[in-house]
Amino acid sequence: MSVNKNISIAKIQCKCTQLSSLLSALSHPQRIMILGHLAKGEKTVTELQRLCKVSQSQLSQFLIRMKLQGLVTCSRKGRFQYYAAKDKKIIKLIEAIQAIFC
Amino acid sequence: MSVNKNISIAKIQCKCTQLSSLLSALSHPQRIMILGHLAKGEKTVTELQRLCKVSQSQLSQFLIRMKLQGLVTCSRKGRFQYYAAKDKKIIKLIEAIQAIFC
DNA sequence: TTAATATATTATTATATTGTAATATGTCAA
DNA sequence: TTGACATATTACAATATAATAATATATTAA
Repeated sequence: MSVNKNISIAKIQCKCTQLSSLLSALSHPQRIMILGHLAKGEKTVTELQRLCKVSQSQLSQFLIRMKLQGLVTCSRKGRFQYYAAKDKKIIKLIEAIQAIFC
Repeated sequence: MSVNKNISIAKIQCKCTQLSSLLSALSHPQRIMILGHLAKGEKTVTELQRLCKVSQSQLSQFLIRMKLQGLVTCSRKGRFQYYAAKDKKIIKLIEAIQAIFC
């Protein structure tokens, strides 16, 4: 009983830690914008650069960070790197945020 | 036309900036947990301290930060300070996050 | 192979956030 | 008014993040 309660508290805390790093990875104006675009379909780094008006270096760093955090995936096709929202959950998240606040 | 487009891009960027500070204010395991509890109803600082296992000082700082960011409100009743989720939007946000990831 | 394009990496400085301890303030009951 | 409880503030060291410039790596076309 007390043990189960502790386990469930541990689980909740663990979830909150995961969630907070996920939200941190999204907590930047440009990264929100980037994910907003990727939620509509995959884009190359160059396309994102045009859409988001951000320096090449920073864009690359943002994308890599979001990839490490599990927000996006990428796959190279020829000389372009295509980035996309990682999965349905991520798309739902950004859409929910937009639906609530925009 | 080009003017309108620029205005709308400016609006989107502005929204993204607001959103990112809102998400930053939520981007901490304890703050997510705190808001999760507050979404179910107002609580005193002492109650939150028991629920979230966080030091008094840090809890106070977290709450004040979330208040400044517009995530929560507070009202003193006697010697207790009651905190609550600020509005429907905030409750929807935390509930959406929980629904998607928990 | 070379030039051009696309993307990633590194290094660095500036700024922000976290955690903690110590102290201060506000409110009530006795 | 004093003591006890509830909450806020301040100060500080440690760590994380942001922005920028410079350089490196990959891929393709010629």
